Amino acid sequence: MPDSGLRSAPDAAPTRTAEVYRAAAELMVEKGFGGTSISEIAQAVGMTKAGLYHHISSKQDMLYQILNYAMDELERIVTAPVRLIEDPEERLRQLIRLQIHGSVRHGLAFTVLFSEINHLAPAEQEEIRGRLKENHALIRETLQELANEGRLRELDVNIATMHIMNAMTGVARWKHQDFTSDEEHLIQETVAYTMAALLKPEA
Amino acid sequence: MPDSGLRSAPDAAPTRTAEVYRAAAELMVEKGFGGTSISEIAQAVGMTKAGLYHHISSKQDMLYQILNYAMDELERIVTAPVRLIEDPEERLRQLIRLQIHGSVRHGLAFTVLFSEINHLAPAEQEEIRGRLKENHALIRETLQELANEGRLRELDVNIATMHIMNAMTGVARWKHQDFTSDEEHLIQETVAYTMAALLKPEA
DNA sequence: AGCAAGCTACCGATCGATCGGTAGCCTGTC
DNA sequence: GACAGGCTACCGATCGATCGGTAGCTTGCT
Repeated sequence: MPDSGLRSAPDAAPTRTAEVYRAAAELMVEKGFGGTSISEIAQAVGMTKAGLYHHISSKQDMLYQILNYAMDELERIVTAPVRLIEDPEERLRQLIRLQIHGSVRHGLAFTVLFSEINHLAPAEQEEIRGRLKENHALIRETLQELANEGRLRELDVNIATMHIMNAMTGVARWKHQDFTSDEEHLIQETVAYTMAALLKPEA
Repeated sequence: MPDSGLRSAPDAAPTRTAEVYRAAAELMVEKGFGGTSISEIAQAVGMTKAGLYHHISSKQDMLYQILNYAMDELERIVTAPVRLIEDPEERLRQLIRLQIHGSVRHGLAFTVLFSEINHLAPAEQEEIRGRLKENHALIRETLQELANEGRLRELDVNIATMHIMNAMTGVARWKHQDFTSDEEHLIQETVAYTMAALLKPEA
């Protein structure tokens, strides 16, 4: 198995292997892990099944790689930059903005993530779940900060965190729908909707 | 193929066929349509594969039946009662309340609905999509009413509708997670979160 | 020469689906 | 009240197709 092309140098030309993962992710998003066959994936990248196995070691491991790649990208594009923002409200706004933008523009593999985790081996499941919890923690801590400053409505921080995550992955899923015309409009509406749900109305 | 036991008399004892559909729905929620085999479903109800085919005509048709049943239940438990409420705000509160309650207590087959529609034949897809649109319309019209009365924040009604739907199906999915301790608390928080996102802060 | 990236050809297992057959229950007829 | 006929609800066995995966050969680039 060659270089995965996913965890490697940031701006390298897209490897064939990366194309494979990307095609696989796209198919799995709309047909599920169990509903997507290796042959289909091979066909999608113009290859035979055996040829595909030059790039992957197993179907399950491929899902694991995709999920890890998705988490890497999420950290690189969303989590890391957003951590540098001091104001918690602005941090949250940018988090939503960047994550939706990333889901629509880059591979939306983030979406498949949640629903297909259980097809992994238990150990790998736990690893991915751990990385997800880190992601939730960033949101939860930001909400806690807002609460400490008295800017947050009275609400259950854990449930609010789930609602925020759920809204973002939901938006990513709508991509295939008809009405998702203008990305910037969609982002602005989602940010406004979420902030209104969270913050105290300005006094 | 015998009586489905799903569309039949309201308070009849649960048919064997109904058990089959229910078990199938449960399995498909956590493993996807493609990831759930007929043998698994048969085993779940203590039957052989051949025996199962006495109750269903095909795997695809079974999904179609389940989806239609889910829509029936949604209309019976949520949509119909809620239409009778005059005040749009209260109507929306009850809609969220009833749908979450129904998802947690009754079969949560509603959830599988959205993500697995594309495994149906095109004609059946369109039928289910049509029924879903009716459901969206109820929410959208309610939002429009609130807007006309000047009680709604300035927002895109279509996007807000999707956010509301997404939040409810999201909550239904969390059932398997750890933290979903108290149903009533979860409902109240979700209602409050959603209403804060939608309504103008009281003057 | 060496190695990455393919290919053809094939494996055992499992898939969804169908076959003929049967145990048990109801119902009507004489 | 016995028994033929029909019906529901399953069974074991098996179908062709497809599944994930492998062995070994070829090809082209460096």
